[in-house]
Amino acid sequence: MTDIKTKHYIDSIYYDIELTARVMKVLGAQVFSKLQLSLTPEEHAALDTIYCNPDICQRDLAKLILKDRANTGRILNSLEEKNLITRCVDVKNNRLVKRLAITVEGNRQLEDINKKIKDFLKNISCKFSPEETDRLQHSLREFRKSLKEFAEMNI
Amino acid sequence: MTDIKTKHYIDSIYYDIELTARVMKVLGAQVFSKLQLSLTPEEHAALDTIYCNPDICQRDLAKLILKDRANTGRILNSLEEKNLITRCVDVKNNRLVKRLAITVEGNRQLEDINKKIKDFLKNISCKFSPEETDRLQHSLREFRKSLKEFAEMNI
DNA sequence: AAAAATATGTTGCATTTACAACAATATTAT
DNA sequence: ATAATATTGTTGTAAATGCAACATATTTTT
Repeated sequence: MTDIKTKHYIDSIYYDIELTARVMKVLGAQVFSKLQLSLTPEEHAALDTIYCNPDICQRDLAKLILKDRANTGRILNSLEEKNLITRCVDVKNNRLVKRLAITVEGNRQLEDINKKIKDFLKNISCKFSPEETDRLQHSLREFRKSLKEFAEMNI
Repeated sequence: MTDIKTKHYIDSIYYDIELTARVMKVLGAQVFSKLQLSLTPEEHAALDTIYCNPDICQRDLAKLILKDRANTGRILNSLEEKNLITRCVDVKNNRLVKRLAITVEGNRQLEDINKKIKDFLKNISCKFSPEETDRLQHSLREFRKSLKEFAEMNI
């Protein structure tokens, strides 16, 4: 059997990133399930991002939460049905957009959820220090920057 | 509007890892599409992992390629239909398992694909040096290790 | 010895997600 | 001015994925 002188899938950085993303996703789902939160992780990500970017339009939100427009629209349908956000038709660059705003109830629930998550994580001793986490985050951003050159990401 | 003194979704390491995974996945799909390879990225990951772990059983493969058993079984159906692998019923710890083996044709196609990928990546100047990549990989593994303590991953 | 739990793989179903096409509108090019 | 292109959001459809249940067989418990 001839040897293939290439890094194999399992040994690649691709694999480590996917695996880490997977672990974090499972972990996040476990936290949301254990705390019996009223939102899915996706809904929370959308709501939290709207909170940080008031009056953002749907397409820009889609780019931020890493979903396509269709998917984002459906997540927003759910948040709207729960009366946590409102969609307000407006004009941006002379184009019709739907600007997103959090309702009073949405704000209340978001603060409640974020507090619960914060408290929960506080009680977990993570061997990874905040400084190490910062370094890893920075490294990931640099890595992405080096990739973006030859990848056309169009969301 | 009261301020929530928590890292928000967009600022979290969770987000950076998800985003990086997303970018890599899109990039991988683009490479596979541009090179017109005969396998999907998932099929390639499975085949390459079987190559590295001869006679692995389905469940162990599932853990390695980060899919559940059902999904893994379906990917293997496809590889088997293309005559790239064989499934051989065997006994491991007194239990029936299906051991996976690559066919001659599977070996040929895998080498061909891996060579094409290697050549393609060689011609891309990545600002991230191999040393930096190694450091990032190591860091990700440490990070995962620190998470694994309070996450029950059961695949 | 019988019952309960475990391991492995498959099937069915529901959910998530993406992609393509469309609608409506505005901008740009010819 | 008309046509082509671009922007934003929605709908429809297909694919990927996971989860629960099942089948089969084995080990462990009682």
